[in-house]
Amino acid sequence: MARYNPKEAEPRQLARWAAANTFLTKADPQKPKYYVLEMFPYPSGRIHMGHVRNYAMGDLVARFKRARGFNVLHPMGWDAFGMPAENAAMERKIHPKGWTYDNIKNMRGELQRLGLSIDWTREFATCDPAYYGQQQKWFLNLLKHDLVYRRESQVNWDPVDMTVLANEQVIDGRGWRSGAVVEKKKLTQWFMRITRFADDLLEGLSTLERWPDKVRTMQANWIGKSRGLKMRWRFDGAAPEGFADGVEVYTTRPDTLYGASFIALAADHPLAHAAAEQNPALADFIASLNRGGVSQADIDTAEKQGFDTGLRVAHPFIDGQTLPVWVANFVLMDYGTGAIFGCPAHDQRDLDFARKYDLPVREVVLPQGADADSFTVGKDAYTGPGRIFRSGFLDGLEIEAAKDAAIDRIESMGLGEGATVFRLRDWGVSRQRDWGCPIPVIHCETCGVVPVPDDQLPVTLPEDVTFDVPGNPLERHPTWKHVKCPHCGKDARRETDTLDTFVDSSWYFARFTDPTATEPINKQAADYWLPVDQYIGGIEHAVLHLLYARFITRALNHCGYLDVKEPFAGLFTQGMLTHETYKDAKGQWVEPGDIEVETVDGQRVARRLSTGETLSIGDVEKMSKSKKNTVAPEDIFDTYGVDSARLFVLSDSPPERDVQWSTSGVEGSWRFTHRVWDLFDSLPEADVPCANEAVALDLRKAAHKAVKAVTEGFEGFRFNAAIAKLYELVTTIRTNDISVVGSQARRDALELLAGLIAPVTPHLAEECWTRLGKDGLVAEAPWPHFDPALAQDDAYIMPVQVNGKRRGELLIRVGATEDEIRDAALADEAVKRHLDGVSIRKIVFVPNRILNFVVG
RNA sequence: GCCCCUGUGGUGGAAUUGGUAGACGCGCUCGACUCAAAAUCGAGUACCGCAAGGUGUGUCGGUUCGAGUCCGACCGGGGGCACCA
Repeated sequence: MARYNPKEAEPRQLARWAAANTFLTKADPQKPKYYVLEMFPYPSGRIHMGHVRNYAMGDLVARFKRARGFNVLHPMGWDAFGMPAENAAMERKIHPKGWTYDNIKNMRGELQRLGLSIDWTREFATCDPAYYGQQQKWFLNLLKHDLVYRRESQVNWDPVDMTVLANEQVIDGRGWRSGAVVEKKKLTQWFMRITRFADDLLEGLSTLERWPDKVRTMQANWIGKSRGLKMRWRFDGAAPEGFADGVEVYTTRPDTLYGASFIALAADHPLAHAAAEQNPALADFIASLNRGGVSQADIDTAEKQGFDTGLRVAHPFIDGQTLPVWVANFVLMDYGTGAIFGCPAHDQRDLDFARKYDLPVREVVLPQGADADSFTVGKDAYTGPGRIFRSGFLDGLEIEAAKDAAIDRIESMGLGEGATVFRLRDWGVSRQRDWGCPIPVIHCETCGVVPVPDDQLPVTLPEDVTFDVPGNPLERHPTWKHVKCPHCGKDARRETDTLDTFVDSSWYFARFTDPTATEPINKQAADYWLPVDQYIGGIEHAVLHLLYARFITRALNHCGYLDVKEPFAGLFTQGMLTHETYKDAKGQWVEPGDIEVETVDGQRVARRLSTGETLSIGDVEKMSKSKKNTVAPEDIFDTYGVDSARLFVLSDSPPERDVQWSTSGVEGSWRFTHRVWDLFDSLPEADVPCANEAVALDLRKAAHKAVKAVTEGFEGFRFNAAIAKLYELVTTIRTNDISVVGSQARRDALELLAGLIAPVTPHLAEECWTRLGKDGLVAEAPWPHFDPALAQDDAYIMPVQVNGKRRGELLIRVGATEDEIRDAALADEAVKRHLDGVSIRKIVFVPNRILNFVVG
């Protein structure tokens, strides 16, 4: 008997899998395929516990499906472009490339140590020219299909770092890195036309049955489809130059047109600019709005501000009534038409604005039960249901009917049409950065934007760039951007913007199907493998990454690269890893590695090992470096072995929920691995006749029931519940076996157990498999199957209720009739007591479940 | 403000469709082994009660023979979106 030694066993099994090429995958149309993918990691340098959980889950699914007879694709790669590499380059005066590939090498080793059933021959990094070169190819194809375009747009510009910032990188109006006040700047940027697929991306959500509802809802909200009316308001008097048709507004409430009391324009609206040309005060007002902060806090607290342009428009339905045209800070240029009509009585923002500037408030929707003569709004706009009144031809209609009627009337007057508007905007993909995929075009003064010819791809990044000054190193590079126009041969300029790294991660799953293809996608391979059957990753990607990937898949489909439109048939969003936090007397965070927690008089007390001081125990929070509540996977692997770590992150909580890391928890998993090994290690070499057939049958039944339960649990992503069944089976084999040790029944139960634990603790499972005398690998063995007859009990306990209260229980043999069960219940002492002196009005009998006497 | 999720012992959580609430793990208590400790093994562990019995899944109400599960209102926790017309 030897204690299980993961340090010895784990490398041994890794070597066996590698030698047997167990996880190499080939397309095989004869076999059903299953594509399991976990969101690929950013090569930050080290793996963390979150990775361990993510990849342990994917590996469980991959190994389980492989055993179930599927041809499984389970690849791994690196989302390797991005800012952290540039920051490291800046700090260490090195090139991002070296830093990134060093990190990949290190993290690959750590992931391989985890024993993941990955086909490493398919590995790539998005910063490999072989990958991003293919990305450039399809990018140009999208350009040809008008799915990529350039336009001027307003961006958050950091004047110190000389770069565009995403909205979430602007904090209190300042750049998150430089602290400089962010400017609004117009810049010509590259965009992807995601809005062309807005409707399709929304519709497609309903086909994604194996996605969490939460994610589908979030995407639907993000796409934000609304139906309404685009209509033009004619000017009263002379129209400003270029606005002869009037000003176009978008509304979802055409039913409230009779309540309109003003028009409001966004500060950047062309009409606002036109009006400002004649009006210096208005020009000042617009300029002041552009200086305002852009942070969420600023927007939340900003007071409504407006400026009357002096222009007036005519109401389409009310002869002789005119409305003033204002410029207002709460109107957004990039939603709808950048102009609205204000109906203060039924929109809170309009009401706030109207009260401040003393504009009329006209109620036109009457809530049920309100009095038409006296109904008025005060500080709160009325946005609920009701009937339209004071509204001419709309009077008496419900809101929805009134919307239709108003749209019909505006359309017949030739002033507008019903319209669908999306919140979704086109995707700005330009980044003024070095460490990203170069946008493969050349700007020529004569020929304009010229795609880089196919035979000159990939456009690779120069390696002699410097990061000692802010701004885009590609822009500063002495020679890189100076090229000849491929069209006319004159001096031209290479595009120095690189692509948003979200582009890189929007098609990698397709590239994995044949990572060496000479075209972006090997269609035959993609047709076989796609869509991904099970995608696993964090909820934080619910919108951006998952929406971009769905869009790019449609775009690639549109250009003929792919047959599928949806990349991920099944999505699972796993929870995060959390840990208790600890602080010393000075309020400094303390790492868990230096802490021992004990229970003293029922109170948990944390003590710092290095100094002995007592620490305060804080909340359980997401593992993060800043709170120092992380644990290093490598340390855990060294202490408990990889299998214990994998087991714990899967066993303690449902996979979609956060799991709290604890030393005592992983020790429980560690104990389990030893208990399992002891069962196998103590098995006699030769079979011994069974001493007790009844006990042996019980053992067989327990094993087959466990196979059934674990199979269902793995299938349904209830890993924690399935693992609990494994614990039960192990306990059963350990405790009920005295008379069957060495028997075939026990050997059979252990063989089933080895198969069941293989997806969770694969190294241990192989050790056990070998100990059973099996020649091959459990990783290549078919999934344990159960005999339904054995997985079923032949007797069960049925509770007996009187008036719904449990009063007794009966041991019932399978196949007993209702009459037999009822008679047995009536003979039961405890039941009899409660039926004494009352009459039975009704008997509720649910086979295998319950017997309930209803008495009166 | 709008939308979504969630609330079960000391604790993480079980309870496929309404049918024995608390599986399994952690912690704790007691015991075995040990000079002792650790490790390991065994027993116990929702609450009240000596017991019979009673009470219990955030609160209040409803549907039902029967509710953790379904419905309504409220309270707490978490997440997403947000001057989106």
